Amino acid sequence: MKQKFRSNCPISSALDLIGDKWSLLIIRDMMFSGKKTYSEFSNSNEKIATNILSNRLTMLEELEIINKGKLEGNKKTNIYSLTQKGKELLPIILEIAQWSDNNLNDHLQDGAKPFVNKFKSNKEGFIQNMYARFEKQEG
Amino acid sequence: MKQKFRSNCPISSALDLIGDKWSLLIIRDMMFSGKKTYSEFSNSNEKIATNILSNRLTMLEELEIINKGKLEGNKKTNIYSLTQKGKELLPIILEIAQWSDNNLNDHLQDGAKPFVNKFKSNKEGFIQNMYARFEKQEG
DNA sequence: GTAATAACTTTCATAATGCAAGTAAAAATC
DNA sequence: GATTTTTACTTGCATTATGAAAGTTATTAC
Repeated sequence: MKQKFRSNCPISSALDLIGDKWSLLIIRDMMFSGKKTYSEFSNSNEKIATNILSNRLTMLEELEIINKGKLEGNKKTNIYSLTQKGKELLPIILEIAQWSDNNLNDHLQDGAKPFVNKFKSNKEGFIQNMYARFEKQEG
Repeated sequence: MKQKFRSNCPISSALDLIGDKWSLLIIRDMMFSGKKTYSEFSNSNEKIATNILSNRLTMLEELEIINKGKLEGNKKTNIYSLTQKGKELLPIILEIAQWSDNNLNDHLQDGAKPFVNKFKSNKEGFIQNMYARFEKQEG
């Protein structure tokens, strides 16, 4: 696992790992759309290129942000799941969404509002709910 | 103007704007180190290249995340400051720092802990304090 | 007047991304 | 059992972004 950290700063170190335009979108799709296979990720709204998707899945697995597994009786489809490290990206993603909701009104259509409204009034409750749901999905 | 946004998603839209390895570090330095000039940003721990710094300052200004101004009697030094839109990136940055604190223990030395400890127990209070401090700086 | 400083810009090499097409194994269909 | 489809990639190549270093211009300090 070759990790090139620019400094000892916790902010720059996180950006060294997930500071790109695609990694958090894969995590988003796992969290909120229940996506777990390569082809599901490949069909995202933002049209990620397959080589980039492949590269990011490999990196996220190396970083232990996601796991790669199989289902019994299926040797073909890879099932990706969030590790604890990956699940804990949720608060970051929610803050990003809320910032956009507050500051990108010129661009975001009303379709984006309902998502943010789900947690805006009770963020901590929403997070705990999501964590519980993550557990259920595994069990 | 080039197509800036990949989709209507608030998460991907934010990443379209600040989803790179440098933008948030400039904001970090403005928030926590009181940096406000080109040369101050240029001296960061992470050694940003001057062409990238120039590019990011221009972009952040175009996005109205920062303002560019001068001090009276000085035609040379540019003074950069955070807009409201920029200040509101604080919660994102704090969540990123906390994620690193929780999940990058192998890499982060103890030097990174004190920063996170400042807000870990009372994040909302810390944020409000910082917002108040931002106001004071503007005078 | 000369030197130093601040804020860039330019050049060029390297790395990352994007697009299209191709591949291989497994699974589904006929 | 053979053929088609699906899944998960890989490869090649053009474009774009980044990184390192040196150069430029205006301003300020000495």
